[in-house]
Amino acid sequence: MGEICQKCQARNSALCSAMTGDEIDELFSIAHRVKVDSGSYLLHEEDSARFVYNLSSGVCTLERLASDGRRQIMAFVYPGDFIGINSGPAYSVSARALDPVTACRWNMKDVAALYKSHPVLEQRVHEIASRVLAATMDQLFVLGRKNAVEKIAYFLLYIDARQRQFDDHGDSFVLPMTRIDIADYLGITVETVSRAFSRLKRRGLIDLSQAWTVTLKDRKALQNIVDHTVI
Amino acid sequence: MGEICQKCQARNSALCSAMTGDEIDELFSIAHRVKVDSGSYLLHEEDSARFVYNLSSGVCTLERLASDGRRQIMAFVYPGDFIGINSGPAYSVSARALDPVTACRWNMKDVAALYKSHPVLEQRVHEIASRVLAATMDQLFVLGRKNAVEKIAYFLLYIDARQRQFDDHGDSFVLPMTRIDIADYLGITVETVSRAFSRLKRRGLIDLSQAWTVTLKDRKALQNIVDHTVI
DNA sequence: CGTGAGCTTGACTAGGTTCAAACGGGGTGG
DNA sequence: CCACCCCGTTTGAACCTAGTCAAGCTCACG
Repeated sequence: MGEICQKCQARNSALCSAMTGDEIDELFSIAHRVKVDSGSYLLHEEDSARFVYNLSSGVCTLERLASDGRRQIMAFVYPGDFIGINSGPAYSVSARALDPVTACRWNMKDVAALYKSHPVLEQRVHEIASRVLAATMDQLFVLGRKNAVEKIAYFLLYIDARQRQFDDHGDSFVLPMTRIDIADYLGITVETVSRAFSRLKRRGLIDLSQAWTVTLKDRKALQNIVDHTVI
Repeated sequence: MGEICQKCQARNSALCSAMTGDEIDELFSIAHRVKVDSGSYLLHEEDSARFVYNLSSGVCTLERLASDGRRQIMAFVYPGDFIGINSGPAYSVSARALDPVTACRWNMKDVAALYKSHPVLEQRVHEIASRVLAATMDQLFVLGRKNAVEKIAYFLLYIDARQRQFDDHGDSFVLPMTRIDIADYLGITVETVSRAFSRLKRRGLIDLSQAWTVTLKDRKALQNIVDHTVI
């Protein structure tokens, strides 16, 4: 197996883990490696959806921007996640890098061609798609029916779980996104995000040594806020 | 082709339209027909996801209910739409009938078995899944970043488009859902829904002869409300 | 050591929720 | 056949959460 894949943070992703060493090589041989600077776009929502990406390192947002400047972040994309598994001619969401990002890019056609020889591949891609759908529905519930503090509690536990896949930080982790990103993910404003953080801090559920370094001091209480309505 | 399929409202759905007459017969032969009364559940979120449904007639909601009673409707399901294309062991959303509903039910395993002989089928199922994802992301934007009137305008144009598939009502159509359902779909309260309807009525963009009969009097203005922010 | 971007906090405002009452139309029973 | 009731809807008034605007703070960087 090529060394690059061996060391890739996405090696254990839903897709790549489905493949043996030889198969990975085949997959890699038709991949283009791409790099994107922090703040730049991997792809734009209006681009024709010819490529699929698998993030190797860094973090992205999937977001949509309205003509009046209102923005909604649909998801935070971590290594191993896919971008561009889409219906329709265009992507419908843009992917913006929060970090310097590296990714594998495939021509959708080439991947579809591989489906025939490797049916697992197709299965996995669609398992991934339906997991994305489930996560999006979770978020829908949160946006529609939860208040600011509940939204932040949900967000913190979500990010904690995501980042735990890559490093087993104890209870502390570093947020790769700004307060504006968090606000645009949860459908609130920066100020409200900040106030909700402060309330959780005052109540002793979290700690913020720096603005972007979070310590979860009481996971159970946070989980209760998300589940029930103990405001 | 069996007469039932021939007359089915879902005959031209993304799935069934992919099949020739003989193939439809094969699909139908392994289907169970189910009927559900208005207000009853086709399936519950915690059920193990063994079955897939294709709605033949009637309208359903896909919804999630929190322990404290807060509810979020994820989608309105019309004839031809699928229910239960899911990852994970459970459905994760419940399906509730707004009308008397009839549907075709398949064992997920049986459908998966058909994939081998009919690869189109698998493709179609996943096209459908990714279209659902796109619609869910639209809704996410609306919930996160739009105000009450914009939400209602979006909702009306969405329902108008959906129902136009089945009958070419001119500018008038009948809502199959209550105000509460609309509220739980848009993440607002019944009263706010009602007030938003009234504002649109006063501004001459819609008419409500009965509470559930809507006439779109100015589609362009409604579309503007959804796109830009002409509040 | 100064600067600026991002974050926090405060004061005020506005849009949506809550609680309560009135309305309306369909269905039931006298 | 009419009166009544009930459920869903509409409207009103008070309240409250989150948004807006503005100032001050923090910390990384030049």
